[in-house]
Amino acid sequence: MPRKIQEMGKKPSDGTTDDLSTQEKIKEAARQVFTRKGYAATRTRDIAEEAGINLALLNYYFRSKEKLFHQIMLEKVQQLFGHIAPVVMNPETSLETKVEQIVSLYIDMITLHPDLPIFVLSEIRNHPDQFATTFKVGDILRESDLVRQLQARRPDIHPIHFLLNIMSMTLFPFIARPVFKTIQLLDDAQFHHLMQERKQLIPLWVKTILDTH
Amino acid sequence: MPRKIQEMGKKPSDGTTDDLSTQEKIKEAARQVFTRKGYAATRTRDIAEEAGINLALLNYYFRSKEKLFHQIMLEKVQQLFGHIAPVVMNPETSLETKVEQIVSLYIDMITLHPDLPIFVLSEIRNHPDQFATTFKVGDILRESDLVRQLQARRPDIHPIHFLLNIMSMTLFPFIARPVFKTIQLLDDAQFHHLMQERKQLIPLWVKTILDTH
DNA sequence: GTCTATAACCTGATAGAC
DNA sequence: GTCTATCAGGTTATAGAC
Repeated sequence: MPRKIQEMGKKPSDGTTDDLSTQEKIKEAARQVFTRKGYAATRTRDIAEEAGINLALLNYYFRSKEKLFHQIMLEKVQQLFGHIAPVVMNPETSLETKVEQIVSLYIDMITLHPDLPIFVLSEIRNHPDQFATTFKVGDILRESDLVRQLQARRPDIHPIHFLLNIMSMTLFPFIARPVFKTIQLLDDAQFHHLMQERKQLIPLWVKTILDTH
Repeated sequence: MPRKIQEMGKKPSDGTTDDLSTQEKIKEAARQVFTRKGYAATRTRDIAEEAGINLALLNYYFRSKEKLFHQIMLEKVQQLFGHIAPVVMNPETSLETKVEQIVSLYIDMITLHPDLPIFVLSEIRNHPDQFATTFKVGDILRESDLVRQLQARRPDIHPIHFLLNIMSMTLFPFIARPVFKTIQLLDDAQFHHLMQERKQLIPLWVKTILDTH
């Protein structure tokens, strides 16, 4: 009986229970360990153990630690930035609506994956070459509907200021959270409650500073 | 001739030119390499090379990579949080003045050490145990003058929200900077100019949102 | 104090049996 | 596809000469 070769990452998933294909088990373990500890501090043995499989299998499915990381990393970048792209580009919605959607989307997403921002941001710093994007994302963003709306509303202030404010107030709390935990300023429940409040507060504040002269 | 033992980190510095004691050369190299690459990605060889000394000397002066890191880390935490403590505690200044001072101080400091925030925040996440502070910094902050002023001004909103906003809008741009560089959205000159603008803008915005009902 | 040489260990990756 | 065993290279840390 000839061995069936899996073609192009397709997995023989039964689609029923929570036990995944070996390849997907490794990927899921890699997601967890990489995002928790970063590339350099992660050992392939950690991933293998977390996946409940043997170390050799990791190199069987993915050729190297670096290649596995690259797959996870692209996925995470997409997760962090890709999801808001449709919101930013949408010509149908008002500026206020966009802000509300971005903030709400991020807070919900990152509540589920709290390590995501610090992981992506610090790994991009460590491997900036990997993201020498062929198409200039900067240009796309500059021509986005959100930026156009910001410029129309406040021609006197660079739109990046407002982009930064929205991202800052939404993402930074998650980045600073380990500090708050360490100095015993906020426990998990308090933090979660705070972030839910910010879903309403940040859009309100952004609207306010847009109108400040 | 009996060997002179250096007591407690004292160095035989001549205090004249820019060539430092070996111990200080190692520490300075460690500061640079650790903050640039993080603990896990740093090899003691990198530090030795950067310091222009032999690898063995590192272990002669500091017992291990971890002990050296710990010294640098405490120093950096102090640098990032300690400098604004006097501002936060000062009972003589108004809320507005405090905000202006914090923002200005941070932007100037981190412009000189751009890697500082992402380094400290991500390493605290990776070694949270190291900072199980004996005295609860959270309590001290809660009783600070700044927090009292925030509570007095806006009893309806948790003061942490405003602390987060100030820190966010000031620090996050530095954390996100590698991304902006990668997607070619902002070059060095533009970024620097933007941050100088924010020295005035952020206090203005914070004042505005404090008055928003 | 500073160096060379090396010990002791760890990590990513592969060979080969099943 | 999955495992055990192991290699090759790198890393921290130390021993010992000067």
